[in-house]
Amino acid sequence: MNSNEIRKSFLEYFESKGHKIIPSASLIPHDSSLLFTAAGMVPLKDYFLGNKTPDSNNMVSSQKCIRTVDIDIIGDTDRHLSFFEMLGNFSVGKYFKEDAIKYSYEYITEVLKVDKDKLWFTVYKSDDEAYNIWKNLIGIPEERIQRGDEDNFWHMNIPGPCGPCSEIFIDRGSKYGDDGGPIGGGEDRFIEIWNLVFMESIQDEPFQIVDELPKKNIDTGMGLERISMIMQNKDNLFDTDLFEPLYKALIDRTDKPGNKYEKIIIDHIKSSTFMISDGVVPTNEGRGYILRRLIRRAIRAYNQIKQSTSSLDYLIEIVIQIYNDSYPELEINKNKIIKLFKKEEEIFQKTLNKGIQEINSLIKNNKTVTSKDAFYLFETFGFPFELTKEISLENGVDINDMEFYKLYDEHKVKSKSDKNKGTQLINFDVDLNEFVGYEKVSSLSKIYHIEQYDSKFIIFPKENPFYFEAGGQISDKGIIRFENTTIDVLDVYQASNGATGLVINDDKLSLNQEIELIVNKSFRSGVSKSHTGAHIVHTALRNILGDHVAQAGSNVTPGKFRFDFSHTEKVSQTELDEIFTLSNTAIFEDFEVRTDIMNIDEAKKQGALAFFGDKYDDDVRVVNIGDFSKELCGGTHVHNSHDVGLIVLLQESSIGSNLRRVEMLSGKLAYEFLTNAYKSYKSVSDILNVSVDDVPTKLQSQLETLENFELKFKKIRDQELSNLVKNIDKKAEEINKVKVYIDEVSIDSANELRNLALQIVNDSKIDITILYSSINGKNSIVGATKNNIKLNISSVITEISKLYGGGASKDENLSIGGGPGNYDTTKALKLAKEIILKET
RNA sequence: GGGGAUGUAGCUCAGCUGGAAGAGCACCUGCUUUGCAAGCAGGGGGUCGUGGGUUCAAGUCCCAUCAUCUCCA
Repeated sequence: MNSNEIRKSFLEYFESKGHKIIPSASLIPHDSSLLFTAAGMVPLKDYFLGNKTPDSNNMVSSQKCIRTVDIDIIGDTDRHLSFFEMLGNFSVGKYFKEDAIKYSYEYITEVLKVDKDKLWFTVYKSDDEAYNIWKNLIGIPEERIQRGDEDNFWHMNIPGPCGPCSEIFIDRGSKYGDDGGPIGGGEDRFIEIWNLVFMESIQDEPFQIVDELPKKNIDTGMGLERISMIMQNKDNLFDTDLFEPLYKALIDRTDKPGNKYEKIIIDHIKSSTFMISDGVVPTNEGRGYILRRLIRRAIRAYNQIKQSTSSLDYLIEIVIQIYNDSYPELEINKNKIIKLFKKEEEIFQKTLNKGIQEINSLIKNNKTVTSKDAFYLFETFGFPFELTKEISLENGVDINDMEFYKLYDEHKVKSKSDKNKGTQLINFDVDLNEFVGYEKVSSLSKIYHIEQYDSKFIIFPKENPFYFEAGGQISDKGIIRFENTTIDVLDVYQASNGATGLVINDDKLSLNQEIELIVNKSFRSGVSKSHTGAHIVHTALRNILGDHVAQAGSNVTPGKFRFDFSHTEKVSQTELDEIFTLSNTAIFEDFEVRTDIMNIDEAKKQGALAFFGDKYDDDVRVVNIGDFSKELCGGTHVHNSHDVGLIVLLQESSIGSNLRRVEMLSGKLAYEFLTNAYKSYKSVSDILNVSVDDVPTKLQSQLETLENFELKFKKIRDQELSNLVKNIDKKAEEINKVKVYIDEVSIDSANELRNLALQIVNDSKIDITILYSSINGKNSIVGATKNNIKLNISSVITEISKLYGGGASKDENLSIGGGPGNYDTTKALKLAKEIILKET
């Protein structure tokens, strides 16, 4: 059976058992605590936790997954992959252990037709129920059912649902290892193919069961790659039809096959292809950084087995072919994938070149490379440690791995951010209140909860109109009014369950008191203008630059907002012009801004943009700006695009590789900015005495005129100086048979003074000259000699400069010096003459 | 969010303890020569990322800022 057939048969088998087939979700989960979708149940987590209700309680899927924890050992084993597909059947509170076990056994033995005698099973040590189902209901001989410990108990590392699990293994025979079953036998011999999780309990910490779940769930997972390996009778995952075409194409082009490297390459290229297709862009942080590491690790591995630095993009095409049936989005995104991948190859090549240069200079200068150097190369230039080690060894230097990893760990500790310092996450036990800020900016409400916090208080009103900072939009400002008193709201706080409280510095408020909550209207309207503006700019960016533009963050304040997004290069001036013309055109179109509440799947179907990484509920708020923009958003907005007023771009900049930032103004601030800019411009036109439109040409011609004058002036000055030089011979005096000219002159700059001295010794018969000039009230002294004069002029000038408390340059034929102090010039020059008399 | 590094001619880069801005390649002109990165001679090309500061003097030291690379969270 090929893998496509297996996938299809799995989905169809469970569909026939009343399961709804759900499509594979994106690799980018909605759950912000996870980097990637790493199991079939990740997209269904909220159903299992009881937060959401699924359309159908029984579901089946083939879910694409990325697992990055053991990225470094991929290639060393036959079992680890960074990308895989998880076949799984799920039940939210419908069927439990018995059916789950029956289905799995029936599917394996009757659909896949695996030999019954090769199957082994494990259950959790105390799970007699599962044990008995296998033994009595299915009829598995006792010797092939084993009881396991922690490996047979599924949980997350946080409080929540948990439960025992039962695993199904296949015995591949004695050539793969020792007998004895999955627990105790050879790891490569007994291959785990399916894990059935029976979610039945609640834990408060790992393995500490505190309660039973109200509804019991089934969550199972069978790796498509593994079952394909079994069904296709292959030794390892990389020989299955999911890898084989890649392997073949790669081998055709390599110089020295090395097995490990080929596994790394085909695995990483595959995961990179899927990641980019789902919207990840190689960057320096988060998901993008994982992607970057995968791509770079693949390139490194490729370099190990191929001399040239040709591109690996041909493998991407093969990945797309292999998965075209199940994942048609790959073909649609093909150009984007190849473009981003090749760009990353290019950047990495530069990184490698730079690193090789650095390491060569280290070897040349220090004759050695220390672990500290290796870490420096890694941390500063991104140069791979193994490569440093390799090159050093070629030069007879070994590097201490332990020391390197010690430095690495120190660096990790140092980099631990303290971003939670500002907003301490103390949680209060408080009931949820209602946010009414979308409809109104003030409300009359009772206080139902008060908390003391530091020296301040947090009050929780039943109806709260204050927006809490989220989605880049900052918290509202405003006041609370009661009994003729008003107090300021200092900050807005949100408890973990979403209850919103207001921070105040006043102890006069009490429980159940009725207060008037008033949001600062102009603050709120300023923020709303910016937020709607941000949506408009987001759409404009995507329209002009392309669909790869994805929001990476934003900051929305009254009149001022910024928007971070993924993009591979600097946005050109022309593109910026187009983006902001489009944005402002959208404003002037008078688009109605409408918010709809709808199911998240429906929103996605309508093509609403979502900011991945944010948490979304089942029902989401979709903000529409006419037909121009449709985006998931919890923020506050204006009612019509024209309310934004105007959007002005302040600047576009980089905030890391493949990440750009635009900063903008909206509404009143945009108006003020342009007005001020125009004022300045108008004043320039007044000064130039031309109309505003003529300023550039006039200014250009003025500058040209100025340049001409400067040239002319310089010519005249040069003429003057050379005239001076021509007549200077007469003024020179002869000391010990050399012609010397010492004088105080009036010169504007040190540069000119130096040139004059040079002209004197080059163009006249004078052998030695020393010139003093006060430049902007500061003492400058220059000395110059003809090349054949033995006198070291530098020592003379140094001596003289010392009188002024300064020093001079070291060149023997030309020295410039000076000093800050006061000294009689005549005396100083006289001394210079005396030194020359002595030295020549 | 935190750390490290880089920015000098069209390109790749050197420039030490502050003291006359350099090399190779590319370009232009002339000669020589027509066998593979041709040679020789000459020449043009620089806001030393930007803005401040320290200094008699800053590519060099200090501060800020922009851009780019990179490691970690």
